[in-house]
Amino acid sequence: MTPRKQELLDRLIAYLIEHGPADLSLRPMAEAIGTSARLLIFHFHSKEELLADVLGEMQARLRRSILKLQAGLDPEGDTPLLRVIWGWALAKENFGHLRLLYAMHILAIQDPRAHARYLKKNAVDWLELTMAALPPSRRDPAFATLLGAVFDGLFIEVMGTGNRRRATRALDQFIHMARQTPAASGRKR
Amino acid sequence: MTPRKQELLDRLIAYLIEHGPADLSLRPMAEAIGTSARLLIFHFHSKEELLADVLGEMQARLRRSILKLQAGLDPEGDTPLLRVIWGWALAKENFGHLRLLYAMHILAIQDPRAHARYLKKNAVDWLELTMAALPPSRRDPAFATLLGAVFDGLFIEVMGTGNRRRATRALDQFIHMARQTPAASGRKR
DNA sequence: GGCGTCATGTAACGATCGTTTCATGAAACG
DNA sequence: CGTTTCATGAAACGATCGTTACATGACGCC
Repeated sequence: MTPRKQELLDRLIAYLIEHGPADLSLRPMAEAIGTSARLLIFHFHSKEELLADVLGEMQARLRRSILKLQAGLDPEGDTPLLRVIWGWALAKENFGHLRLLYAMHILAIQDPRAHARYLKKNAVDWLELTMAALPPSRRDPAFATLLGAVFDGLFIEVMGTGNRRRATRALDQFIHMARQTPAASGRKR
Repeated sequence: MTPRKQELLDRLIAYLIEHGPADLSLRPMAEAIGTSARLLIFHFHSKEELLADVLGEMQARLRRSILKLQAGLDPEGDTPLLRVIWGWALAKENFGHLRLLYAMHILAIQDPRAHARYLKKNAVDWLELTMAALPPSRRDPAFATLLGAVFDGLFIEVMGTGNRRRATRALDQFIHMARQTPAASGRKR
């Protein structure tokens, strides 16, 4: 990864966050970030590889952000990590980043054959990360899946409606429910 | 809506369900359903209008299916509507339909200005439908939002990973949690 | 039996797509 | 200084896009 390529990558991500993945034609992208389609192909070899690089870099950044939030979590406070991440996700400077990631994820799902490896790795990664963040009494794949789904679903709701308040209330209600229900119905299946 | 147009619409939906919204170019679509791009434009006036018609028809069908499930729900049984809809959504003959709807919804989100009216109407419709299906003690926008988000998030998880079993366990766990937590934390905010 | 409306085929338009070819400037290195 | 490597520009390639112009059947109506 040459410095020039890294710089182009940074600018590409900023552009895509602002414009969304609707128009990812090389020429408009290139012009917007002050270069040319010729250069994008030169540095990334193909459009597909370019998008893969963008996706990879964005996920790496997201992961770093999440780990930072986790590390900075007050161990005495009663604000769960899920709630902290939610606040982070709704912040202006992060919302676009996450929105683009969700959009590209859904787009990848449309072509399962082309992106099968990415989808699998991504899913496993997040499940493991979620599991690791859970207290041992709750460390159950189904519950971890539920956590992720609640987050995903509510974020998509906010993307579609913009109604942050109602989604946040829904999340708080979920957290309340989770606290009232001690463990996975008492027995492991 | 002429009969010919309706027939084309049916075939379009079947085609899109099978092929996903990845390639919605007129010519391949037209050829696959035994017509021509010329005819699609003739009947639907433009590609944009065609997609809007497809989306509208698919949503109408989904709504009819949901209402039918709701009507056929055993009032004495303890299987909640959410669980019944989940089973319906995972059935082979319905999964593709729902997957396409989710994909097109996410695509619409990318262009909020172009699809603002649709997004708003859709969100309101589903919230109202969910609220109406809820027992009065639970008829709270936040809880209805949470229900929708859990469903959306788990369905997207299944689309991405194919792991129906884990997602279904997660849903069951959610239902269990909801039953253990009587009302919206006891007080309205 | 003329006549308008619906349906359809052929062919083309201009635009844009990802990518390639060819050429050159700049800069680093021996 | 010569050579090699990196970076870039201009222009074009063939393909495909949504859409349109034009012509032609098919068919019901008066």
